[in-house]
Amino acid sequence: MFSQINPQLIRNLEKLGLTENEARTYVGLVSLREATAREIHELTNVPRAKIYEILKVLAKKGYLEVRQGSPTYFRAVDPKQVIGKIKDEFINCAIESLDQLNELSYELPKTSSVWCIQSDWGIKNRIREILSGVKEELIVFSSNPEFLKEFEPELKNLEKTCSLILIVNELDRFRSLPFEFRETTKEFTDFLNNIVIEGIRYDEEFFMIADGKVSIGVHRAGNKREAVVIKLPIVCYMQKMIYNRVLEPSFVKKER
Amino acid sequence: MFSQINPQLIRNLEKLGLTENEARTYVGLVSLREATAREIHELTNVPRAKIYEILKVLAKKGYLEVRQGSPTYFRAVDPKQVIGKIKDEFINCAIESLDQLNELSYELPKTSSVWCIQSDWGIKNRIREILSGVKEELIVFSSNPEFLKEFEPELKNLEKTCSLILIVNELDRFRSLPFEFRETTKEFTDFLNNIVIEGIRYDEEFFMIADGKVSIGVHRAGNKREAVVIKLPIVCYMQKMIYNRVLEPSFVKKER
DNA sequence: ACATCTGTTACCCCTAATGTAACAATAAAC
DNA sequence: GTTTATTGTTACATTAGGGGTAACAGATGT
Repeated sequence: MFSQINPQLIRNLEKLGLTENEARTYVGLVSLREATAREIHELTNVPRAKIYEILKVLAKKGYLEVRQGSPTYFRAVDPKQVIGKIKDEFINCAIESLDQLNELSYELPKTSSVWCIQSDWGIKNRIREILSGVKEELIVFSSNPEFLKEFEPELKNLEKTCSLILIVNELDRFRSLPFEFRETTKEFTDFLNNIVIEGIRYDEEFFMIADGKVSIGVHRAGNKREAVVIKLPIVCYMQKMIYNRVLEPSFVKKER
Repeated sequence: MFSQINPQLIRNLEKLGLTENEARTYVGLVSLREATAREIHELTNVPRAKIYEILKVLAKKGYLEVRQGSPTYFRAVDPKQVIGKIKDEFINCAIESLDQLNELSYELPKTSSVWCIQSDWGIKNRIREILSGVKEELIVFSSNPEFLKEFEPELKNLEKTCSLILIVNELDRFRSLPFEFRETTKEFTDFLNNIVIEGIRYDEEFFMIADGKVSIGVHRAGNKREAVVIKLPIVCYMQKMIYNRVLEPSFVKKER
């Protein structure tokens, strides 16, 4: 019978530190419960010549048990134990690393300047960091409900302690979120949607000014998302002025 | 200034999935807080030609932020965030793997037979598994207090629910443990300490029979520790007979 | 006596990671 | 404005680890 091996499982085990052949061998042995080298080889297609060395390594790591003989039989240790061990070792390693990194007398750098963030995770991470530092006033613009929704809890909290201004381009698309929004004019929306610099179109997805000191803008350039953090007070001041203009009565439609 | 980089930290970060150069670069940047490619290169000795590609990769992963310019500046993201992310991803991967392994209709194999365990961790793991299944009677022999101590909590529990017989070779060395021990004769100790098969000396460190059904013996062969699990009832019966003989009045010294 | 199977060894191949050297583009210095 | 140094890029050499194949001695079974 062809008990096909789940390739996703193999890739996961590789991420946990096993080689491909080690992963295939262990998975094969878990499937078979108890088997000879040949049986594992036939199920997993790991070259028979390689199996023996791999089985030795796995046995030495404690992932399987051995019954000597001709042929020698092998038995997989309960995955819960094996994965648990791998996890524990990894966590210890992570904790140790963090301690050592912190020993480098690291402080959150408070350099007033401009930074560009290229990863989605990094962007959201930084937004949360900024949100956690807001004291008095937060101005947020968003053209993407899904993106904004990610920060719903943080924003809900800030609503209580500071002046929170949420600006969106289309009220309808944000109905599902429990906030009071202000809508920009089509004029402004079109302006944001058609920023083209050197042939590349920039879609502004999100923008935020915290206490008039820190701003972060998230946009798509081509098909990559990118964020720019600006901590220069002057720039933030200017940005705030622009958004204030957007909020002028003649420029804004209040919720109907 | 020669802020020497902690090689242990680099190795740890490698275990967390970074390459050596990625690790050096990130650590360098954490040390410098904010730096150009050249500065990182000078601190870490990562070839300058390589730095740029590596910095791109790290930025894409969200581990650092970028300020474009000439030269371009880089800034490390807080290690707590970075390590935290790596950890989360790993844990998710571990959980997923475990689920998938369990889907292979795996059951704890209850094969009556003989297995050999080569890793310390695997040995202790298996002993715990056996201890957790004891119903009525447990016979334990140990010549190594440290090793026995590892199972103190489990044994203390079993003491209440079943007949627990602990045999040691030298009472004095086990005084620190809160159990009532029986001591074997010197005759028997000598016998255990001088088992030589094909030039290799076997030191029996630990032995255990659970409910007369499962036995596990831990010994040192050469300088490697090894354990043998035997689930054949007949063998266990014989082993039990031997240990019972060791406990006969004429053969045993009761605690003085 | 023969065929089969087990466990081992010796190779080759490929890829990822690293290291080195050289070069164009840019910025700085004179 | 010309020269010099720096930045960022590209191409190539080297290495180590993992993977695949072939062949073999020894054990097992018919």
